[in-house]
Amino acid sequence: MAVRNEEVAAVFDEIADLLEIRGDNPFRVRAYRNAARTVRSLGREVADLVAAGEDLTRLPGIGQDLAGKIREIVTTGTSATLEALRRELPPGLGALLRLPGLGPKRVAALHHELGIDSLEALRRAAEAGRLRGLPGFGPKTEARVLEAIRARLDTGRRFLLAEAEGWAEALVEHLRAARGVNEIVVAGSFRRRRETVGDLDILCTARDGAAVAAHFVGYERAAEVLSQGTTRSTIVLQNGLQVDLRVVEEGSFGAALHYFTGSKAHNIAVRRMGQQRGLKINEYGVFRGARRVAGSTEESVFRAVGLPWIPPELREDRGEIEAAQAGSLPRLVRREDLRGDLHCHTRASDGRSTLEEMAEAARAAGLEYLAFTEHSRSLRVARGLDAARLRAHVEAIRRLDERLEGIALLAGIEVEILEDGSLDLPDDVLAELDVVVGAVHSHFDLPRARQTRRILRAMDHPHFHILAHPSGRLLLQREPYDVDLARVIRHARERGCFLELNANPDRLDLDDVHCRMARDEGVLVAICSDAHSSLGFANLRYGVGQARRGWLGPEHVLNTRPLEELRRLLAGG
DNA sequence: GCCGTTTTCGGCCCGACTGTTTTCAGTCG
Repeated sequence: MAVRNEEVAAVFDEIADLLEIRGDNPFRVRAYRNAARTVRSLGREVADLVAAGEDLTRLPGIGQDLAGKIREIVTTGTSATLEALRRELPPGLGALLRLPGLGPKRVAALHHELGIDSLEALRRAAEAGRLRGLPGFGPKTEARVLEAIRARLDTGRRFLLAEAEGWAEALVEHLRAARGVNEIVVAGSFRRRRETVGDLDILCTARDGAAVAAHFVGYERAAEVLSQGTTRSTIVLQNGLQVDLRVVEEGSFGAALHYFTGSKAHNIAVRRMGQQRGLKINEYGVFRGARRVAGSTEESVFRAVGLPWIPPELREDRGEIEAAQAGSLPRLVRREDLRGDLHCHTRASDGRSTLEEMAEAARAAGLEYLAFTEHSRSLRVARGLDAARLRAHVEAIRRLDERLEGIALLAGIEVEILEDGSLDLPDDVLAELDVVVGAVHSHFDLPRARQTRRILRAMDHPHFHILAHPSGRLLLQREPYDVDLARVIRHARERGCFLELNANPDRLDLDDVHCRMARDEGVLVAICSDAHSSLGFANLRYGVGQARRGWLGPEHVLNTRPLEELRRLLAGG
């Protein structure tokens, strides 16, 4: 059975954890973490590269040694290096690293001095007051560790972008009331529009950092203050979301914004470029010796290392720096490039608004066309439509379309892809529709080969247009079903059909890596709201963020096309 | 362990805050 990228990356991460606890060369540790990141964002199965005999050392951060280990992991499922480390150190130690306040040195001390090898053993030792005697530990560290274990508050917990956005907006509002504050920007993974965020990084410019910090930690919905300083403070909100505030003076704004936007890997790459030019880059600016030569704007920081400004969504060290150097950064799709939406629901199935309310909301959102795509008969919980109800609904859509100005209404369906890959409605009724969106809502646990075959067969149907939420995942709730998306994407190209990027913030499916794969394969992506009420079109912006992370320009997106061109594309022209 | 417009060896991003210290290590981002 083929070994997945995630499994290869997990082996490298575990090696890195254990090496770190053992006190190994930190740069060696970083090499393993970089390799894990490279494999995760590869966009192709590394097992396929190995099978094709490709040269893995061409991948960034992969040299002879790690290439050999990748081949080993793909073949055997593990690595002799990892197995040796596991014999030396208990594998449960890795989990301890992810507790706040515990790093490799302290975890090593816990293991060597107290024989601790798991969260449970750590909890018992902390409750018995045995931590505070260790070098580097005191009563505060002990208490913090205990609380984190009890609250299961490991630092790995993440939040949906949309949830974080609500809290961020409220906090920005709170900070505006602080005296002497000028700029306020939410940076970090939030600004890079990652689908989930681990914390919020808020950047302010102000003269008096201490005063802003004092105002910040006094936020009424703060549950805890972790630190408070003149330039940096940290609180934990009532929902468990951690927020870091940084305060700098205006001349440092661009450098600080660049630095706090990240990603870490992108920043390291940019700082190295600075180093090569004899520059030091930190959050206060770009320095030649003691003299600041840039830093008031992000553009000035990039310019100092010979690069054009790079959009935040691309800053993952996945080739954006090379593209910027070559002058080939993509022009990324924007919300206003979307001319239509091809997936939404009304009260006819499981939506909460009427046809008319949805059409008017879409028009108000600046859309030129909207396809109604109710669920089909097999999806009972959503009151899916059979052929007769669908025909009546199509009639209603056509009538409203004649009556309503300023937006074109299309008749469609979100048809169930059944277990065998057939579609849930007869061909003749599908033939009457403008758009057929196919979706998997059942039998999530089929083995990979069958799940893939099922979806490929559905795409072979002559009336099939768009594959909805292609992986079926629900962020932080449900894993994707096991499907070979690379094959699905190649098949979409051969069949002339399209993949959806579902903009619901619980889905954001396709993910960024597969958006980029679709782009590289020449398959257009449809950014759709899947709105279930007239408020749902606001979600399109999350889809656009994900598309930008996947390097999509307007030319890579189906629903940036004018209606006539869309109709031609749907007709296979 | 990776990598190369100073290099195949000797580098590898940089600073803030806390707790436990008595001048700084560890952690974090």
